[in-house]
Amino acid sequence: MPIIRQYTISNHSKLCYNTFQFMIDINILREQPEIIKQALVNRQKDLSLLESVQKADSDYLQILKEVENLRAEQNKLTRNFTGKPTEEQLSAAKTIKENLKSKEELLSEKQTNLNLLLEEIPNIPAEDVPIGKDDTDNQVYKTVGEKPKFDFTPLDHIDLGEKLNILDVKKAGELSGSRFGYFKNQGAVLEMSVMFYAFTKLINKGFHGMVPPTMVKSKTEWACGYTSNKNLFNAGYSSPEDDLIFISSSEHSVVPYHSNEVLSEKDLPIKYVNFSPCFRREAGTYGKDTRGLFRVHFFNKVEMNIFTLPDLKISDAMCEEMLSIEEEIMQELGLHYQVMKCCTGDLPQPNRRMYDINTWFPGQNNYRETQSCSNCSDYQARRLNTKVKIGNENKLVHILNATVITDRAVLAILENHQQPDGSVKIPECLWALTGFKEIRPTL
RNA sequence: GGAGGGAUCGGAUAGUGGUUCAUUCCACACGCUUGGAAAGCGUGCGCUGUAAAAGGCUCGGGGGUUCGAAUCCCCCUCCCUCCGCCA
Repeated sequence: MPIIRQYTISNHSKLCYNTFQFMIDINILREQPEIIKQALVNRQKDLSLLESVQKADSDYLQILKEVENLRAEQNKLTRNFTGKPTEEQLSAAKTIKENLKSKEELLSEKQTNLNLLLEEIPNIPAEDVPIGKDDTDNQVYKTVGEKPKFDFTPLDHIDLGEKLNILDVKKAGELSGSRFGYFKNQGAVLEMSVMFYAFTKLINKGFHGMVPPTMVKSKTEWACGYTSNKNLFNAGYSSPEDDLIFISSSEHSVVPYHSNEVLSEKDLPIKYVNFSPCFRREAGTYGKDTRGLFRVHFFNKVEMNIFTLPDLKISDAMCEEMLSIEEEIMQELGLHYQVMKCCTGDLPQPNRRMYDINTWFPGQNNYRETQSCSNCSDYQARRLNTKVKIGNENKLVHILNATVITDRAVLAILENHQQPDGSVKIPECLWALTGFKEIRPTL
């Protein structure tokens, strides 16, 4: 019988906060709280959070001061003992010890309280990020290509996939439940080809290849900054008795790869391209995209993660560079898309900025998200403790993540490149990998 | 799953209860020197804190014993070597 380990808040505060690393720079909170205030307002968050954090911080600092003074007294006393202390010295030392014990308990309480509030504070959005309440306020940054014209009614990927015998959602529903699917026959070959095409493209651009673990410890997941302590095992799929959480993106096991490291300035930027399955509970999306393989609990993804010097100009420029790689791929696949500049209300907790690529899906008669591209600046690096030595100083690096390709792009290829005779043309860049140039209905 | 051995500030190391509030070397930064560099010399070089100090924390993580812990005790994690199982 497995022993279910208890991961209480205090347990995590000990695991995760021992180096006193937060998500935002605590000095911003102490010296320029108006910056945090504006970030919370722009992100549609409750302002009472700021007041609670400030109160918790001043409580904490007060006790910290008392504890440090007692420790200083204790150190002063015991460092003077060269041999056996006298009775008087002993009793003085014992008094300090007792005082210290009760104060330290209080301090640990205050620290946990502060940390639980601090981890709720999101990254500060870049100045040019549009202010808005949710994804409906995202702005079109650019539009590339044109909607393909059909002189017939285009099918969506499910109908196409069934006719071509390359997708099966029904059987997946029976065996695994809703939000699962099979790629099969030429569909399976196409899926793997798309992944490998994207993966090798980035390898050729100098990225380091990674096939990372698909499960991480709860502590690792916490450090990525998407989920607070109390939610760790419920936000995604997990196996609490093993203290493991399934990754929702390779970012969750690749970005922590350099945790607790001090990198060399000359090694930056470090660029990774990862291939991994992604697992998502999709809790709270009941009723959305229930048809087909668009929103599933499991899919494959090629992702890029980049570590740069801690300079917003450098990391923001890298963000644009990642976006251009994503666009290059979509153009080679012959897909029409819009790049969206995501607004403050749509920005995930660790993000300073984010672009989404929304690709045209003729079967849905709509643009749908296929990629995103984010700069998390030093937000994740602070918890992960990933630094770079600049001169004789250790500074937190900047960390970025961006989708290269996912299974959704395969669906986009099917819907966009369908022909009047029911076949699908394969983009030329994939031919060498697929071994076929089109998919025809089997008789 | 079982048996042993390990983990010390970027790397390598010294350190078995109080001259260790962690040693030395390498790398790195700054300064001196130089026509310029190398070498040499000096200073700094884990985290926090401060205007600068002071102070506090730190020897894989957590807890305990003690006036005092890198050092002793307990629990955990990871790595290495073997045995077992296994795609």
